[in-house]
Amino acid sequence: MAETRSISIVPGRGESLRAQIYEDLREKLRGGAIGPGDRLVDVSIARSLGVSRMPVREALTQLVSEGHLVSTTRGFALPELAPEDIADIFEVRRLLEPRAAANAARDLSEADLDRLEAAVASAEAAVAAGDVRLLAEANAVFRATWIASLRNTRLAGTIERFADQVHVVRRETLRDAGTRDIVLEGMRGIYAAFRARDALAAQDRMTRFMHDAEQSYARLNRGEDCQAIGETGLEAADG
Amino acid sequence: MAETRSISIVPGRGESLRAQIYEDLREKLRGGAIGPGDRLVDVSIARSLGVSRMPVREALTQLVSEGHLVSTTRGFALPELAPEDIADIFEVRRLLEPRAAANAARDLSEADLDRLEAAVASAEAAVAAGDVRLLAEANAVFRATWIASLRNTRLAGTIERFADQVHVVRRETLRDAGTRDIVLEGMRGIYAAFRARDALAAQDRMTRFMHDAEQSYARLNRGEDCQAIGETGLEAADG
DNA sequence: ACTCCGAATTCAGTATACTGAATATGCTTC
DNA sequence: GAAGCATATTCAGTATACTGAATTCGGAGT
Repeated sequence: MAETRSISIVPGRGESLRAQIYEDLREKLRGGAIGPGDRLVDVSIARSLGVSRMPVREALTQLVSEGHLVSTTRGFALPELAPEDIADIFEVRRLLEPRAAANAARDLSEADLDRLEAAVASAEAAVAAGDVRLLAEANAVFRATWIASLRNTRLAGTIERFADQVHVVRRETLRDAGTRDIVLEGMRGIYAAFRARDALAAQDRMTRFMHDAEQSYARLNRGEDCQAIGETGLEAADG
Repeated sequence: MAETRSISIVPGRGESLRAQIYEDLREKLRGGAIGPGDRLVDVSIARSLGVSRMPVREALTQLVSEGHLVSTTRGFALPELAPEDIADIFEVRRLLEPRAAANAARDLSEADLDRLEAAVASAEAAVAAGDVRLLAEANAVFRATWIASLRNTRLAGTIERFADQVHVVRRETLRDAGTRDIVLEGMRGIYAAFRARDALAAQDRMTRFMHDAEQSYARLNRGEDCQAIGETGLEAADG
């Protein structure tokens, strides 16, 4: 687990070690390479990278301050998000992303639009094949592309931060066929608005998508909750 | 300058040194104790606090990652915000704060409302007396109070972060009498909406306030720009 | 087997030391 | 006194070492 062996981490590579390690870990988090049970230990990562603890530690603490990790007494780990946490994150995203999508309809380059088109096609293939991982990846490319096109880098960074915080949830909900349809339909609609350079349509479509995505999560989570309550009930009977 | 001598920084005080130093510096930044010309040097701060460089350095790098400082080759300093940066920050704030204010109208306790009332009174006195510093402080208390009442801590944290990033600008614009009136009028209106528990009014009033505040900045900044351009023009004639 | 307790282990936090790049300073030269 | 150059200084970044608290583990007692 957490096998962090990137040969590309070198001292003199322009960026600081800390920045390289940060990007490396961010990438792993995004890609789901760090599971909920994993423990990230600075000294282990440092050894596997051939550097000292300090730059690793600084990258980890930055990830903590951004909400991507939590510091436990036994290494760094993914934060456990309660339903209220998810709701809070979605509230911020609902406020930011529709307007950001409207901006993107203006800011996206033709090359970006082509990339988005390819991502939509990839997502369609993934849904047809029932390939969850491919859909997740296509969705990630789609998001990364339109967000990267934003001229307001602070807005872009904030959106990325909060979106990445719930990426575990996203991957989880994608196991549900209904959610997959919502995601694909959302990508299609948002792409169409982008291609048409229709800022208002992009905003409206993104608003709807955010709503649907949260509903989808809430529905699945309620189901899990009932299960969890049932199990807890049994366990409680033991104690 | 940057005399960072807080006797309260002690190792065993529950929180980590890093967290204490971070809060200490955050407070100083908010209060304007760190000027645009100052250089924060980890080893100096560490010596004055009687701790090692590491916790200081971690606090500083966290402030950098949050946009409150920039790391230069000669110490850490306040970032120089171009007009586009200010515009970007205001765009995010415009998206978040009106809705947050609406939430606050619901979440604020009676004690909070009393505190807000006192802050408004203090602001009125400050404007009457032309006391810029007092007005800035009353405004800061007002903001801190309603933001702290938010149940969505991520929303609150994000708002605080971006608002603090332009605090230098705020203090600057408060030197203008027109801006002072706008701020006071905004505080009065928003307070009234809060007290009435009128979420919609709070949202609308905050929307207007954000707009007015940005316009106020833009107006003053345009004036400075013209001056700056004029000066640059002369200098350019020399070279 | 089961609990209780203490030693060993783990790992974040902190301290100290080293390095190199960027800047500043002073000297030389004309 | 101005320009060019070498040296000194400063400071972030990184490396290594120490510390203490939390957890795990093994053995004694029942």
